[in-house]
Amino acid sequence: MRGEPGPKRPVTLDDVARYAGVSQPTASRVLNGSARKVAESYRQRVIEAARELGYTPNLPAQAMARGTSRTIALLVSLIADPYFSAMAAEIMKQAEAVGLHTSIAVTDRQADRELDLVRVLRGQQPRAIILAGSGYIDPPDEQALVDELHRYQDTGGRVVLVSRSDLPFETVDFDNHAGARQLARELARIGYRKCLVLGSGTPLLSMQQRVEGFLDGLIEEGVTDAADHVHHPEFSWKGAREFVLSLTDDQLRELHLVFAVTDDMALGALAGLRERGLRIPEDIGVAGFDDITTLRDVVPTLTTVHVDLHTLAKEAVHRAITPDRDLTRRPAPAYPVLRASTPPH
Amino acid sequence: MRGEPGPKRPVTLDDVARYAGVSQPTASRVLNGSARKVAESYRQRVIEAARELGYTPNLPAQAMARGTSRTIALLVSLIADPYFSAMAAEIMKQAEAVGLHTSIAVTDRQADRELDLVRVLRGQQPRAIILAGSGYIDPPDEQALVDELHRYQDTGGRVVLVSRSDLPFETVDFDNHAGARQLARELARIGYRKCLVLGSGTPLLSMQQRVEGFLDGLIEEGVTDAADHVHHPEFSWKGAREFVLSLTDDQLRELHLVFAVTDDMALGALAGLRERGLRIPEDIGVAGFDDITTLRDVVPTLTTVHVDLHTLAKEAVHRAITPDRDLTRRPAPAYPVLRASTPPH
DNA sequence: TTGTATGCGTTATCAC
DNA sequence: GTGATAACGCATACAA
Repeated sequence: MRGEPGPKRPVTLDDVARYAGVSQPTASRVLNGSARKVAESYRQRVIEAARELGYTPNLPAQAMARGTSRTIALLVSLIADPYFSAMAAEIMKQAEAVGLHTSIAVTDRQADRELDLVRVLRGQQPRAIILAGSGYIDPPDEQALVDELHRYQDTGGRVVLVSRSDLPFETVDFDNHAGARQLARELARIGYRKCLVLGSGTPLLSMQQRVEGFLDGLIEEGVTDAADHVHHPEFSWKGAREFVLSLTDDQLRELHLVFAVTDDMALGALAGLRERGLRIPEDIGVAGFDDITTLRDVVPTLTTVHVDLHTLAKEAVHRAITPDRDLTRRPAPAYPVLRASTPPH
Repeated sequence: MRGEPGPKRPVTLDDVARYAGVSQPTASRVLNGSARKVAESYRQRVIEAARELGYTPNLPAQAMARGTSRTIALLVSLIADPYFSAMAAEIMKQAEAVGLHTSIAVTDRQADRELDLVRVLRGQQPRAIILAGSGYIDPPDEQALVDELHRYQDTGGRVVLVSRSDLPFETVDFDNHAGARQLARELARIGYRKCLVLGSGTPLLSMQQRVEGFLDGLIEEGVTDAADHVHHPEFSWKGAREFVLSLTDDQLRELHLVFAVTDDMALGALAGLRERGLRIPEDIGVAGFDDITTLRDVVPTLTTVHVDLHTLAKEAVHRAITPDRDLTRRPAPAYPVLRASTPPH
C-alpha cells in the first residue's frame, strides 16, 4: 500500500535541511542557485537529501520571498486558432530558452475579459505580461486596461504587445507593409492587376498595414485603380466568405485575384468563390497572409506571406526580460510565397 | 509625468486596510471571499479603497497562506497542433467556468521534459495536474514520472490523464472504439470493403482502440480479411504519406479506402495518394479521426470521426476538482461524419 | 463583528 | 562558509 489516507504535508526546504543536517539557509543556497558558495561536503548531502525526499521548491513561496517569479504571462485572444497557437508555442519556447515558465490566458476577444485577466495575471507577479493579438467583439474600455498595465509596469513589470499597437506600450510586429507590398509586386508582375482586397472590419493597425502595403505594391507596378477595390468585411473566415457571396457575377468576373489580409479570410473567400461557381486558380487567384502551417493540405496550395514567428517571438521575449527600453523597432521578416493558388495570369 | 523612475512597491492588502481605516484581516475578509460577515459601512470603504489604489491580490501570497492555489496545471505534448490547441482551449474554458486559472506547459513529446515540467508544475501548488496527449520521441522513464505524480497526489493534488492511459491515474478519453467501429460500419455499407488501416507507430492505447474499433466494424459488416491491411507507420502526417508512397501500384489499385487513426495522418496519406496519381475520392476514399476544425477548407472535405471535446474537457476538469475518485469511466462521445472524401462506392 | 497574533516556505541580511 | 533572524503578503485561530 502506498501512503496514508490523509494528504501529507509537502516536503519543504526545512525537511531537506534537517535531513541533511544543515541549516535551512544553507539548503536554500545549494538548491536554489545562490551566488554564495557552500562546502562541497554539505552540498552533496543536501542534494542527496532533496533527491531522496523528492523535494520541489514551492514556487509561490519563492515568488513571495524574492518579490518576483520566473513566470511570464501570455494573454492571447484565441488559442484554438492555428495562427495564435503557433505564436503561443513559439513564445513559450523562447521563454523556456531563457528559463522562464509561461502562463497562458485567453480573452476570447472579449475586452472585459481581457481587463479581468490582466488583473489576475498581475497578481501572479509575473516577470512580464505579453499581449498578443487584438480585435474585440465588444468595445474596449481602453483607459482602464492602460491604467491596469501602467500599475503593473510601475511595480517593475514589463509589458510587451505582439502584433498589435493599440496601446501605449512597447510593441513587436511583423513587417506587414513590406510583406504585403512585395506580394503585390510579384503578383502584379505575373499578370494579376484587378485585385479585390479584403481588409479587417475591426480596425487593426497590422491589418491596415497589410492593405496599404498591398496597394503600394500594386501602384509601384503601375496599377492605377488599386484602391478602388478595398473592402472591410467582418474579420473572419465567415466574413470573407459572405462578402464574396454578396458580389454580383459581373463584379466577380472582372477580378483577377482576391487578396485577404489573413489566410483565414483568404480561405473564407476561396470557399465563397467556389460556391459562386468559380474555379481556383483557373478563373480567379487567391492570396492570403500568415502562412499557417496547417493549411498545407488545402488545394490549391495557398499563395501567402510567410511570417517569421520565431524571430518575432524571440524579440518579444527579449523585450520582456530586458530592463532598458530599446525603442528601435525591428519588425520581424515577412515575405511572399507564391503557390498554386496564383499561377501566372 | 507618470510615476517616479524607480519601481514602486505593489499595493498590498495592508495598504488598502490602512487607507480604509480598518484592520488588515477585515480588508481580507471583504476582498477575498471569506465566510465571515463585515459591517456594510466597512465593506464599502474597503472596496472603494481597493478600487482607488488599484489593489490586486498577490496570488503567490494567497497560495502560500492558503496552502493551495486556484490554478490547474495543464501539460500537453504539443500546442501548435490543431487537435491539442482545441483541447487546451476547451479545458481552459471549463476550468475558467469553475473559477480556476490554467497554466500550460508543453512537453514537445520529450519524456525528460515532461518529467521536469511535472516537477516545476508541482512547485506551483496547483489544484490539479492534467496531462493530455502522449507519444514520446525518446523512451520515457515512466517510474520516475509516476513517483513524481504520486508525491503530488500524496500532498492532496489531483492527477488526471486526458486521452492517454499509460500511467496509473484517473483517465478520461473519447469512445475511440465505438467511434471507429461505427465509422467502419457506415463505410462498409456504402461499399468500402478493401480498407487500408493506418495505426500509430508509437504504441498508444487510444490509437490502438481506433484500429480495433474499425476492424470490428468491418467484420460486423462481413468483411473477412479486415485485419490483413493494418500498418503502423510513424505517428505523423509525414509517416502516413511516406507509407503510402512505399506501396506498389498494384497494392494501391485494389484498395477502396485508407483509414488513418487521426485526421493529421489521413491528410498525409491523402497527399501521398495524390502524388501517386490517384484522385480522391474517385479512385480511392480517405477517412480520418478527430474532426479537426481547421480542416474545413480541405478539398474534398474529409470523412472522419467527430470527437466531443467539450464533454471530454468538462469531465476532465470535473475530475480535477472532485475529491472523491469516481472510477466509473464515461468516455466522451465520438461519432462518424461522412463527407466528400467517401462518397458511396 | 473586529482586531491581534501567528504561520505559510522561501530568500536575504546580518552577525558569527 | 554558516546559521540565526527578519522580512514577503495573506489567511486564520483566537481573543476582545
